Amino acid sequence: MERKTFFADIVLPLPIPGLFTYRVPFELNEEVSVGKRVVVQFGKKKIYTGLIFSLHENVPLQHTPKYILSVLDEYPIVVPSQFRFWQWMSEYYLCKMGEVMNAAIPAAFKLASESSVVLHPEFDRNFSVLNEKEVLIARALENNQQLSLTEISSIVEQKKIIPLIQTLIEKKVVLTYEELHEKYKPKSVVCVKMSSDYVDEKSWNQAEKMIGKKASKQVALFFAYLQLSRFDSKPHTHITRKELIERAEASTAQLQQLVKKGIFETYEHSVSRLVETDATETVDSIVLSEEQDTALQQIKNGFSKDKVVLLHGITSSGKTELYIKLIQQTLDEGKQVLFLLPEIALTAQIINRLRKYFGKKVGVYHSKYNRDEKAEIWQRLINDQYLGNPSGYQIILGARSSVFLPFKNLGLIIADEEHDSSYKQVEPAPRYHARDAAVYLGGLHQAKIVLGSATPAIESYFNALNGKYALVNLNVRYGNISLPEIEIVNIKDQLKQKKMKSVFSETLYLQMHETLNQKKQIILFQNRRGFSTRVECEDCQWIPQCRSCDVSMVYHKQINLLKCHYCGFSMAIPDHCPACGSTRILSKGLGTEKIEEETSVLFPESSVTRMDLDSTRTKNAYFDIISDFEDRKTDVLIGTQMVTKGLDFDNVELVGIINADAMLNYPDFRSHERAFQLMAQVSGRSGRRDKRGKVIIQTYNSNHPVIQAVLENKYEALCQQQLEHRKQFHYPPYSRLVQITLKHKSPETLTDAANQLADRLRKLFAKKIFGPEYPVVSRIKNLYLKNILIKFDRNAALLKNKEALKIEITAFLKDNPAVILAVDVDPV
DNA sequence: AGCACGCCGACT
DNA sequence: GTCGGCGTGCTC
Repeated sequence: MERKTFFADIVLPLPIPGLFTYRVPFELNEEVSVGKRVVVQFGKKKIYTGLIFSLHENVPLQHTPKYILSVLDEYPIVVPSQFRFWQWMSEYYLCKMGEVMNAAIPAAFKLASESSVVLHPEFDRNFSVLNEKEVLIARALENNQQLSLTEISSIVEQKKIIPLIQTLIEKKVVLTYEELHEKYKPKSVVCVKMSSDYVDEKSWNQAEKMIGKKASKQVALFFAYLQLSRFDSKPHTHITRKELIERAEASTAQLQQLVKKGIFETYEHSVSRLVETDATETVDSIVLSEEQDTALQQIKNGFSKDKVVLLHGITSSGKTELYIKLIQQTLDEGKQVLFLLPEIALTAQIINRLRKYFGKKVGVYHSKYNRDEKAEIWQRLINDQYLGNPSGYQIILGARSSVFLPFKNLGLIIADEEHDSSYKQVEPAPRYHARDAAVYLGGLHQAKIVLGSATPAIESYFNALNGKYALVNLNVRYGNISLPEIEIVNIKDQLKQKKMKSVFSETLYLQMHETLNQKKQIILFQNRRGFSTRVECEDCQWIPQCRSCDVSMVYHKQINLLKCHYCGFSMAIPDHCPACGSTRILSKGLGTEKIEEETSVLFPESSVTRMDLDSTRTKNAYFDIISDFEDRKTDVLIGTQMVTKGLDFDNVELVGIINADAMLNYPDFRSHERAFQLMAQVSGRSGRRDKRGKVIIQTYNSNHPVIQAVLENKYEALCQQQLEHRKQFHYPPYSRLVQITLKHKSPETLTDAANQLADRLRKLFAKKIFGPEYPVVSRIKNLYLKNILIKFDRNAALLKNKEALKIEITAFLKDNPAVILAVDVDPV
């Protein structure tokens, strides 16, 4: 037989450009195929898990390639459509394939490697030829089978140990080897079964005799086993040790006795980490309102024209029912569904709602799931591709990273809350927008795409206006719940009339009182965490700054510290001003903590909870806060934008926006759009079936056009106004932005480098280049930052421009390797 | 990203 | 004189 020599182009999970060519050893010729993981050595020390991107017979001329060490998979774990998606992403978002791979593959699929050292089998224990440090290592290895390089480094108390190890290898004292751990292991539980001798009923008497009458717990275990395995209404195929012991109220030791007597045997059984529930209702039982039905027809109409559908449905208009109908239809065609949501909106509420109709067909994929759970979902979808369809995840409900899953026959993608900026990954690369990536992914699979929102992103709405997307409006609240009544309160007037009760206007205060009296719930929204935004010296206006970032420290009362929201550094409040010695140091501005405190003081009877980044650090905190509020254990929920996202509570009657102005004054072209979205979304939380809700907005600028748009619920008007502004200043959707951020610890080096890059880019793109400029926060973690913004024309040849940009950046980095550079395409 | 190599300053 | 600091360049 002819022995062909193959080469494989491998993607490595590293932020370096390009693929790397390895040689396939003959003995692996049968095993290699595109999409399988391989183990390769890269550089002198490191071993990585790579992915076969392509196989060919072209002999590399530049280097002699290294060999692939082993193939890890029986079946590819990445399928060709995914590679095409990755390639698009790396081109569009100007990042490396390895970075895409890192974002895409669950961490559990990557192997960890660390070099270890063991005693050489031929070592003669002649310590006299060794120096002090060498003796230390050899002695340590006599006690431990193996030591990692880091462990050795700590034993000899020095960092540079490679030469040391090398002489030890030469003296035949030690050997090194690469230890690889497979990180993902199927979860297994210990199960119990009857030994083969006792499976037959006739032998049970014999077993009872063996146990003896005195060992009553052992008898109990025996009968509990029979019950679980045969006589229960739903007999178990596998009986876990845990449930058997629980049923018999016995101990592990007592069970061990039975194993010893040869009656029971234990074995390992691998189980799924994922929760499974059955559907309890059918989709047919959902009756759509007339408006919903019309919208559904319009959506299908849009699909028939091969258009992405933008579903603009106000809060509580019943978008989810439409989604469920569309999902069912897709399943009927034998295709898969991807349902995207922003991470924070992926609550039990929506998960349960889908599971109610689709049961086990729903797979959930987001960051709260741990490494192994993610790997399991991926593995199951892969199994579907190669082993028919035994697992049956047909609907994936997930956050942005679920666009990377190995779909087969994807028929529908829904991106709900499509305006939400957390669809955009900021750090690290790939800085992708999951909504936009989903649109590309949909095209790849010829899947239908629905983008849904009560407040669509301006970019999406623009696409709908110019006919690129099909627009479907759903502007009646489901079950005829009326829209909340919105009232604007001017804080300036209230202050003049001395009507402010701490942070609350009289109007809000009275309304809160009434709402609480009626046993209804309140949501208060303030987009600032912490207690006060800053502390300030009354006499000299000194404000404490972070030592490593260019921002003011924020006072957190609960921990009684000043905290930096950029690097996390915290410090005590000085008792006197370091600038002038004054002791009059006061807090200014207000955050969620302060509002929480004031509410408790003014409404001592009520129970108050705060929900922000600080109060939801622990794993279940977010879930607990939500479920307590749902169960009406809390009366007032105070929070940052977290409270605006995708939650439905049916007892909330009042929503208070404590200070609308902070949102409006961000120096960002999207600040008005975002302020509107936040206010409209949080307002939508108010009012349910029985009563019209109320929203009170406190502001210093009651005539601000955004506030007026919220008041009159005029999304279209706001959009027009924003589009006008964007056109004038050449912002998206009239241009496409690429932002380049440069970082360096020295501001001088940074400025030089930034100017140099900007000059280079101006030669290419002339007037499309803006900056370099310091961003609002010009230093983070002791690195200075500067931004260069590129505004490409909307219709320009984008890929060609990006290619030119990439070449320029690469050249720049060659000359300025110390500068850290990040490229952000379509920054949000 | 990691890591080796190379060149400088501060110690045994 | 060596150790360890960091700038520089390469990895199939």
